[in-house]
Amino acid sequence: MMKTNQPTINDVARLAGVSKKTVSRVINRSPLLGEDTRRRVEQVIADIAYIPNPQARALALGRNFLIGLVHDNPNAQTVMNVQQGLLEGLHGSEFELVVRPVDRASPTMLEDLTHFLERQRPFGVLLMPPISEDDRIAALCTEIGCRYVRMSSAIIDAPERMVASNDRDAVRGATDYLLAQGHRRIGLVAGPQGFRSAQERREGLEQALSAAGLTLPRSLVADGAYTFDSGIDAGARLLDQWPRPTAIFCCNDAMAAGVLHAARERGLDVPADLSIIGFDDTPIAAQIWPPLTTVRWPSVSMARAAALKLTGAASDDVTAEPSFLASSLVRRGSVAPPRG
Amino acid sequence: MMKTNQPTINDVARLAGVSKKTVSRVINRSPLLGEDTRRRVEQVIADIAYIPNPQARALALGRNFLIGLVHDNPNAQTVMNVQQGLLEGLHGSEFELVVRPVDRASPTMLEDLTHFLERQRPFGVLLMPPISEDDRIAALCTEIGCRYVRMSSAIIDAPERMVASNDRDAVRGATDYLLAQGHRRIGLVAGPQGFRSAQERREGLEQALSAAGLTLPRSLVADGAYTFDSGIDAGARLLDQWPRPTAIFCCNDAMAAGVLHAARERGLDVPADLSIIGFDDTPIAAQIWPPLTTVRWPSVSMARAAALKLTGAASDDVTAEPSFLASSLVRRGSVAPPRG
DNA sequence: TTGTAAGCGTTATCAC
DNA sequence: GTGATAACGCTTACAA
Repeated sequence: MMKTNQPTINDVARLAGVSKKTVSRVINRSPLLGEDTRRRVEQVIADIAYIPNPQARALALGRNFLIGLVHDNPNAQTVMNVQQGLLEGLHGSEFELVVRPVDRASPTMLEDLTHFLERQRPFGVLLMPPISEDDRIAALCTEIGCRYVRMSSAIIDAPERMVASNDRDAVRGATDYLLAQGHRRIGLVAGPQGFRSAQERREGLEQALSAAGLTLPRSLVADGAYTFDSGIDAGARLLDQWPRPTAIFCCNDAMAAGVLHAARERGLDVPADLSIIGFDDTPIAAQIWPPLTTVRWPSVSMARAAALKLTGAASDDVTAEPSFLASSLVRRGSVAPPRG
Repeated sequence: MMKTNQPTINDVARLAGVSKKTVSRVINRSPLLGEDTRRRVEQVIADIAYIPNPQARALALGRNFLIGLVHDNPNAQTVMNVQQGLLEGLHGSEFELVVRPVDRASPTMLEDLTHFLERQRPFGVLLMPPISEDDRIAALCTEIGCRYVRMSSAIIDAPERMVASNDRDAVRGATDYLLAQGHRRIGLVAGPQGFRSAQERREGLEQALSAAGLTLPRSLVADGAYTFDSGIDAGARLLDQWPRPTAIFCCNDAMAAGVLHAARERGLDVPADLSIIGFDDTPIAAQIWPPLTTVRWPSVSMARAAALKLTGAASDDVTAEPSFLASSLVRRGSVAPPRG
């Protein structure tokens, strides 16, 4: 903010021939106000293009209008989606979005975050997975007195502090789709230990298999790290055995792209020799060959819901709900019935 | 910011037995201060964990500590890189990053931006391409009195308001690489009209060809829109002619992925039948098959440099420079000598 | 329905 | 060197 000669509330008051407080009432839409007074003040505001100073408001109110996005997410598109959803939910309000990436691996992560929360004292923060699953961070927010909402693949906090997706159900549906195509040897590229999303997605697969009278043998599970490279490795492990799986569910798209890569290296045709399903519906899913069937994570709508909860713009009954949003299957070219 | 009982400057002053102003001097590292007074005050600050209130500071100083990132960039990874670079440049300072995506296509875009700048009055903003190339936006910032730095593929403003990359040189280098492999029929998937990056990259190609005594016939140029789909279309146009180009330079990776897709649809082997080079080095470049040779855009370091310029943290001679940062060729698997 | 006075937590001015 | 005192622009008592 450069030093400017912006009109202040005093200018408005003087020109309208009223007191500051009356102007303040107009700004804050106080109901007890004479209709003609209001109109006169509004006219002056429009005339001189008066804009209330957010800093002064923040000081007087003892709170600011900053919503923080705290994330440690390796997937750029997901972060952007969440930003977009947050901004949609914040649109028309006086809140601003400040972003704060943190490094989950850093020993000073909690310290850094504390520093941010204490200095800036944002009105509220949205915690993105995977760090949203770290209870220490939620505890830190509570201790500092900063409201928060956690985004996760399962309900891990009080409803008013949660927006959740139904990853387990979505993966169950995706697995049913594979089963309906005739697949029986279905492999899993799992997500990293400690990620709730990884756990939920795995359980979705296991539940669907179990409901079909099948099991998931250890040999058909390969651990991954949510990265492309780990997908290549996991794909190698699953595909270098006999009999091979005819289909593989991957806990995210990056790993699915890696499995696809591994399949191609082995001369396997996707989907004829191997069907693949990913999770996230990142841009890469539509841009690799064949285009990847995947589960779309409702990142934008989750973030939008979170914004409303954080700012209190949602009605109380909405706020009190956990905001369960549906992940859904996006069918593209990487799935076909198994050969023979 | 919840209503809290944070210690204030008054608490520090009282406990240290000095005036507020003295405490203020300690906080702001005023040089004219007794050594023992300073130490005593600092001790109290540490004891009661006092943190100055940014809102009050902002009000008193008549400026805030917000740096805005204004973008309309379709590429998530690039935006994240820029955010990262900005935050690196801002690290240790008292500045916060607020993000403001805008919709270039919206008729209210300028209005929306005006609203943001006037209400929030950020200390400075970084303008990302492509909207950084819109002179109306730069003019708007000037008019409102908000400092800005533009990121672009060429120098389009005063040095202190620019960080630029050398796209033209980089593409010239990439083209030389293709020429050295023996390619002579080199096609171009151009970027959209009006994008400076598209223009610079095209000129890089043309300059390199020209230096080799070659020209770029109209038939080997296909216009694209920086999207995957437009890359498929452009690839179709270039590949459905005879003789076909043996190599194609694409003005970004998304379009290169589209061309790769189009090549595969026609049964062409990349790189044996067709070499492809992209631009940006987005994650997809490394995750498609074959991995894409591409030019890396120095987004992180450009943004870092921009942060220093915006906050005045850079020394004056650095600030006065245009901050020309180098794009560089990343060699992967999508380029080989032409057949025969 | 409107106005007055007193803050909110910090910095700038100008004495001492 | 240090400290009263008055801003900064707004809101919340509390009156009127």
